[in-house]
Amino acid sequence: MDEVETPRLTIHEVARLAGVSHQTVSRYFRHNETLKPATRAKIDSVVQQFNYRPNLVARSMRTRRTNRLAITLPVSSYQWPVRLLRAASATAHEEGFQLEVVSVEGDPRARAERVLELAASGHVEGILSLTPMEIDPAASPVPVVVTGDYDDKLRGVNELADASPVREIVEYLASLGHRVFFHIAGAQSWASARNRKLVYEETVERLGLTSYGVALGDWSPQSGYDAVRGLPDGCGVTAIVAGNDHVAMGAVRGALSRGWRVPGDVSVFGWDDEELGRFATPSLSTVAVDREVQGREAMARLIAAVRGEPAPPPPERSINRVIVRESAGPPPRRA
Amino acid sequence: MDEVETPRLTIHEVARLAGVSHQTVSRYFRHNETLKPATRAKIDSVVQQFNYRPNLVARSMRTRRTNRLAITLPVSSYQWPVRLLRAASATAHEEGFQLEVVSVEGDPRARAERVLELAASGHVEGILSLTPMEIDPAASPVPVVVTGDYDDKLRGVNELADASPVREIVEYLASLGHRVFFHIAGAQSWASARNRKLVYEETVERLGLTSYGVALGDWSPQSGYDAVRGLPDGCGVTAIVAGNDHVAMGAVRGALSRGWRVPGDVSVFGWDDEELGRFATPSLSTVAVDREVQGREAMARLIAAVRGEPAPPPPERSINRVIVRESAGPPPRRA
DNA sequence: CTGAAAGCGCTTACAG
DNA sequence: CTGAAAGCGCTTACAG
Repeated sequence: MDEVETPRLTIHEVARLAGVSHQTVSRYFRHNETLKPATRAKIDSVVQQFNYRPNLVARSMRTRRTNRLAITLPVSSYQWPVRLLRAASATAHEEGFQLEVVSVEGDPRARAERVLELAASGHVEGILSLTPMEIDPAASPVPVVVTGDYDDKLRGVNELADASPVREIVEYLASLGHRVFFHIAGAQSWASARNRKLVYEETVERLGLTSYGVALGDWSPQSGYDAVRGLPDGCGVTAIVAGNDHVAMGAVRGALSRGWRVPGDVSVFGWDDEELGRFATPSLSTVAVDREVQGREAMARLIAAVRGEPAPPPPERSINRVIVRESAGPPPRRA
Repeated sequence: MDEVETPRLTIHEVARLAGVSHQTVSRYFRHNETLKPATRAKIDSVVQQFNYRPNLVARSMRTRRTNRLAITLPVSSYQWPVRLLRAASATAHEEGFQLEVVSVEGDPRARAERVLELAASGHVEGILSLTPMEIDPAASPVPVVVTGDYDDKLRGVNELADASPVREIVEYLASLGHRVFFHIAGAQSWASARNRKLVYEETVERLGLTSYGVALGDWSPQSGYDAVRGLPDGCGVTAIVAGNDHVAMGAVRGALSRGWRVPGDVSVFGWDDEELGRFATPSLSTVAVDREVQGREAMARLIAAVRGEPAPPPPERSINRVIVRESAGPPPRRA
């Protein structure tokens, strides 16, 4: 490879080459409009020729500002929340921040340590953590907002709100005549998975329905497939609530592989409104989560905290919407 | 919120509190083993109490090293290459680097400008760009490796290698008896999409087959669905080569919606071996790309460049593997 | 409109 | 084994 790297000029060298002082070059890069056109032109020429760009690390060393935020994710996450990231990223940019995505690994303790290190590093002015983790915000020199999985402030008020579509799903299926249910849960390290399981169990109980049980999966299609393949013949299950669309897809496949029609013999619900699920056959019934709103809202909260402003009000309406598609229908005449 | 942020101590203050010099604290954090246990204990206590962690920006200001690499992606990318990111991230960590993911937006010029700014920022020691973009590596003060979409060094030698499975797919379908083909391409701003289209056209021509044409899509299921819905009745197409699994999923759905059986009437191939495609019905025939190898290899190249070492040899065997599943079969007796 | 001085929080030789 | 001095590349008052 032609690894010809440009020698990195300093602001002093640029100033010397342009015949001005280094402060003037500094002003040039901070878009200070008070430069004389002639001065600007001289600097322009040197900058073009040497491809000079200011060292942002040095700048932030001095200004104590970086204009950078970080969003942390578990690298092991089954799937990265692309839509949320995109919305968060857009919001950050609109507010004048660069956003970097940092994956954090290990157990909750190690993850918290890594986040604290990042917080103290001076690289970023705030952190939005999508990682399930216990962190003492007071231990961090910059604001840390934890979202996605659980939120320390919404806890109690809204903790189960995220899972409330499960209630809606079970009620809907019951209204179609389903009586025996089955839940294939996501990884239990996620509060969202635990909450869905909890609400599932509560609702089944409250409505006097039967639950054939809960399979503890890992968010993967394989876990859905295996769970359904593992059901005994004649178990009577006609309604399956899967942790997400991946699990649901596997569950549908598992059912079909046993000769069960979907939704003729068994109905399946997923979660996330994955695009592929919409085009699958049968198309997946699911829960659409407005990741756009979720990402924007979380990032807006972080930015408010960074600026020392009060937190913006949370979105007034639920970001979840149950969508019924082909994979759900009435149970067979006699189970 | 209890936005109680720890006041950020400096190394001097920690030193004073611990009753040592700041250099000693510096050594403590650089794991210098020559500290007396008693000294270490004193520092330990202060660090614990105040949650002090060194300012990495100041450190790298001085050392001119950050131990950080960046990977840049187009935020508009239809889907983030999660598996590749994960492999690249793992490789970086193993080699002692932190990895940050930065999304870059805008047209190719703006993207190149953004990457150059990042390269000059002092924040990172090297950049792996997954963004299609024209950049002069010589204009960057740190190594920039462009991969995924095209690679400046492999161009000519391997540029079309990535698309060679298309040849294999067309040949396979032809061997089953297919004669009339259709290609639904991905977004043409991607070299991979252009290459697949090119190889498709070449192979169809070379084998004396018929192409009903190429639909230019955007990598989305909807584009696959629309393309198939747009085919006239009696067009005779029995074999569809889709740009990726998303497109293929939409194409299958479009075909089924017209009453065409898959694969009875029409066979469909995708690309990427998406997990959901494996569990779809019919399961998708596809191309498995070893993103693990791709991500590790690209990151290893970047790290070698950062260290001024020679580039590691590329993987000796193809990272692509054609997988035949239910969505592909012989054409109907008479088209 | 532009220049000389101080300092952001560290690490690196160099002494002791 | 530990301390005083210099400096990484910028920006921020403060003069002129």
